[in-house]
Amino acid sequence: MIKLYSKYKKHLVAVDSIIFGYDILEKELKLLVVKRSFNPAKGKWSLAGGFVESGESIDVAACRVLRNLTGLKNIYMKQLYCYGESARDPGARVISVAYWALIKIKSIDQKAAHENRAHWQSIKKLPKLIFDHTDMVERALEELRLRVRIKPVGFELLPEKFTLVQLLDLYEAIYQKPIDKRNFRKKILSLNILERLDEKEKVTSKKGAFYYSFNKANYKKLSKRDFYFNLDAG
Amino acid sequence: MIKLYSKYKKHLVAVDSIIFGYDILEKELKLLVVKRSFNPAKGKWSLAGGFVESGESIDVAACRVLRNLTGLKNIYMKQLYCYGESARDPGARVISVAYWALIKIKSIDQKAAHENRAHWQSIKKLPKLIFDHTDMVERALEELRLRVRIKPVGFELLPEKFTLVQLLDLYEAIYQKPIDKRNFRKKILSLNILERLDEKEKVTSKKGAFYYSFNKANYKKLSKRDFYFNLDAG
DNA sequence: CCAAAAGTGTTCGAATTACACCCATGA
DNA sequence: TCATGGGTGTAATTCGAACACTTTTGG
Repeated sequence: MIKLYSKYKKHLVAVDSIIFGYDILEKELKLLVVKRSFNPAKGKWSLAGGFVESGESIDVAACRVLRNLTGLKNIYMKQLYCYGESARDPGARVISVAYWALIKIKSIDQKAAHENRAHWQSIKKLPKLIFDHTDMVERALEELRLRVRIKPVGFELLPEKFTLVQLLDLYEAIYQKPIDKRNFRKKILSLNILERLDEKEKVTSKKGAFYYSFNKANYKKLSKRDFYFNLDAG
Repeated sequence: MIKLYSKYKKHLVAVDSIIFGYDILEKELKLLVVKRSFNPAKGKWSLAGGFVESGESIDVAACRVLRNLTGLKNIYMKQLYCYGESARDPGARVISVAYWALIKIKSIDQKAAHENRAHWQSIKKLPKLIFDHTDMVERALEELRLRVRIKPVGFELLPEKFTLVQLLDLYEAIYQKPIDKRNFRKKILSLNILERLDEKEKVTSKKGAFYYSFNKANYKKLSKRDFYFNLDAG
């Protein structure tokens, strides 16, 4: 058994994660990037990454890397793409599987993040990233924009309770363009997946805006029928 | 330089390809599968696959595997997903990057295919495939259905000249459901990416049906403007 | 009382759906 | 002449896009 496939070459396999967060005050989509602590490209900005260990599934590796950096588990995380150009990493031939994740900025473990030299950067002014990491971010952004339109994943970036204005701002930050307020509210409310709470957010306005929460149970029930989430926002 | 990353474990990396073809007479979408000639699972049905060699990019590896099996190059081929469960292959820990390809059945090199024990199977009655290959096919089918709706890739499965009836039949075979003939013709013709030839296909009917060809140049020109291919067929 | 943000409906045009008959021709 | 498959148009409905004023309340 151990001789099977023995004539074939093995490769280093890494995972790299595009970790999105949303700053609710600045109304900006952010990316978690780290300063590399080792060569090659030591001191340069890169995505959160790590190597896949023996006997470790790639999904688990990606979760491990995310957890080490942020202290978080059970996070919305999907595989994005496998990058396998032979010279993509100047240090060695490394095949990298990219993942993208959506997290709530406030929930991360500040200490772990700081120790790993992780920083949030606005996607509007990203620094240059090493290797093909900028390509990865672009692909992840496309995927996010596609995904957020057809699946209720935007909520992963917001607190448990949020106002419709905050949700709208999030979509505008993701698409980088203005969205009609009335049409947006009409659409999202008609889906019957939001629950209005008896509580208002009163910091940003005197009138106050109702908090809502995502009704995951109802979404699951609805999506078993012929219901489809579709937020054509602009 | 050669010592970088030296403490990390390496892995076997394979590529597996979901190769779709379309049988214009049977009006069926087909999958190219091969009988394994080596252990484990020798003699079982599997996807076309192979290992990534040193210094070979994964895209190149996938093309190589496809070329060896079918004699074809410059084929529509996209990465699908990277499968990295640690025990997915009982022979050894192998990480597999799946690709999906669209080819014209008639264009393949019969001799090469035969030597590699490759066979076309209707997607309506696929045999059991090894490992996680059935998952790969299902994912590829979803991707194909999504893709064929928003990009003009269906033509990759048809001969250079085809009738609108054949194109409709193809879409029905992909979606496995009937599509309204008039609406389909109206929609596809309104896109202005088909060119009607002065020639008819007269085998399947006495009246004959006009041949069309995909006008790739015009499609490229149009897609640079605000034009989007969208064939909401069903 | 007023500034500032939240909340609310309607109209118009475009796109999608449903649907049934005539045409051309070779046998 | 007739059986077979190719080709055509219109009406009804739905969906998305555009658009401006009223409400609430803390300072």
